[in-house]
Amino acid sequence: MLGIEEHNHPGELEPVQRKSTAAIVADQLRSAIMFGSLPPGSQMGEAELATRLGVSRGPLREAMQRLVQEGLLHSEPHRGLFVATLDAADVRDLYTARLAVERSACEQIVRHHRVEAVAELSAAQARMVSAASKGDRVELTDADQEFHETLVRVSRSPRLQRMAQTLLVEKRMCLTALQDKYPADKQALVDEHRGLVDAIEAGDEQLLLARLTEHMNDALDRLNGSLPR
Amino acid sequence: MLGIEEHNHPGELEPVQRKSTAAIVADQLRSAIMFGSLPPGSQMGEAELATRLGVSRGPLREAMQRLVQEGLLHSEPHRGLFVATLDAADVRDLYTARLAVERSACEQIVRHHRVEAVAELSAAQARMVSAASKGDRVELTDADQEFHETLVRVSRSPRLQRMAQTLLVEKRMCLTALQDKYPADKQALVDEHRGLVDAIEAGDEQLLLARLTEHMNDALDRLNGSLPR
DNA sequence: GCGGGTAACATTGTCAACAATCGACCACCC
DNA sequence: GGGTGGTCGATTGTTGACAATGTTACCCGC
Repeated sequence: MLGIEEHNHPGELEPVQRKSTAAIVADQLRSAIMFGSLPPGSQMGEAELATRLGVSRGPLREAMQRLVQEGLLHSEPHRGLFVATLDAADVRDLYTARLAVERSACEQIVRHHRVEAVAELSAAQARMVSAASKGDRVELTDADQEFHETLVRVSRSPRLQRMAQTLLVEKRMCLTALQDKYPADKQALVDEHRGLVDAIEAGDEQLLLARLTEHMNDALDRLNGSLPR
Repeated sequence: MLGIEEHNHPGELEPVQRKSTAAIVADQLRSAIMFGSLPPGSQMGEAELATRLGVSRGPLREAMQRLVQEGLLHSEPHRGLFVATLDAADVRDLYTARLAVERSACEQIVRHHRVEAVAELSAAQARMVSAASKGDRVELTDADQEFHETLVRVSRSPRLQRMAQTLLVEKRMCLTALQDKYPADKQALVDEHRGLVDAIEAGDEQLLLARLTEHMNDALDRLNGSLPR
């Protein structure tokens, strides 16, 4: 769900994936921030959080340092840690950064992983169609997120993947905060993703990059329409 | 030096930048990794490191979690933390990621911050010229790094900046590991950077992106020439 | 009302001890 | 003899309590 787990064939036995508690706690906090359980700007009392998560302060602090590094929390020494707040400038920045990463991922895909990408992305896109037809907004957002996670994953670039994960969490956080006002022309959203898959399948790099840029601009406009300024 | 500090005009008084000890320790470790004091693959005994840095294990562990998140360390639970090792695939990946980030930074610069960028980048480029004429390889590498830090900084994108910082540390780590074998056609290196500044000054986005891509490819070739495979 | 001082509060940093896990080494049994 | 299983030492992971430090809010004199 969070993009780190691999897609394993069942039955294959691989080295069991063991995470440190700090990593688990970090994942939990990321989810909580993503889905708004920890609203932007809110302070994280570490004593309270520690008891609520059932761990002691040590691992919790380690986890929070990770999120600080990711930019999801910001620390004011001797005052506390706060969930990052996104203003309009941040949202713009977020989308230029996303464009930078996903554009590069697209190039890698078209050049080296086309067939695999089409297969996996089509599946994700199908989920979007199904969610849109059901009118389930949350599932549509999930599928959207999964689509972009997949896009970066099949580029087979660990660094792009790492960078994208943070950006997608921020994007989701943003969407969660605005989910009421988010108008969401569902059909347009689905179509845009379909267009991306088609361009990959056609192997047309220029078209793909143009559509991706367009997609990001549209998404940014949709968000900005909901923002105060 | 490490890219987070702002370039403040002297006399401007801003909120003092106070760092938590974890942040300081993280910076120290980053430098140590960058310059090879902690060679790739080496294990970090936390007891020893803690005493050597004069802090207790708590903040040290927090700092190391940050570096894990950055990908500079990788953790094997109950076994220890190890400095990441870069193979040929990693170096390739590193440069595609750098290209993604710096390309985007260049676009922002040409569109919004041209004059400022030319001023700051020219200064950095001048340092490269001076270092090259002196034949000082370390200073040349420093100036090179500063150039690219500046490039991303003047793009005024916090996220691009954050992503670039990690990538530049890895690049520097890579250069340090190979510094003996690195042939380094100094003149070509200097010329390429000059070409970037010129393209920015001319406002020619196409030319700039082409030159940046070329620059990355050249750098990658220089590195790959030194690598076993 | 305003500035300075003070005291309570919260958070951070530190420490020492305990539990869990791993790698190595060695005795043991088939 | 080769493999099995167990013990030992070392290191990591975790915990709770304590000290240090900065911040906030309040009170007082002017």
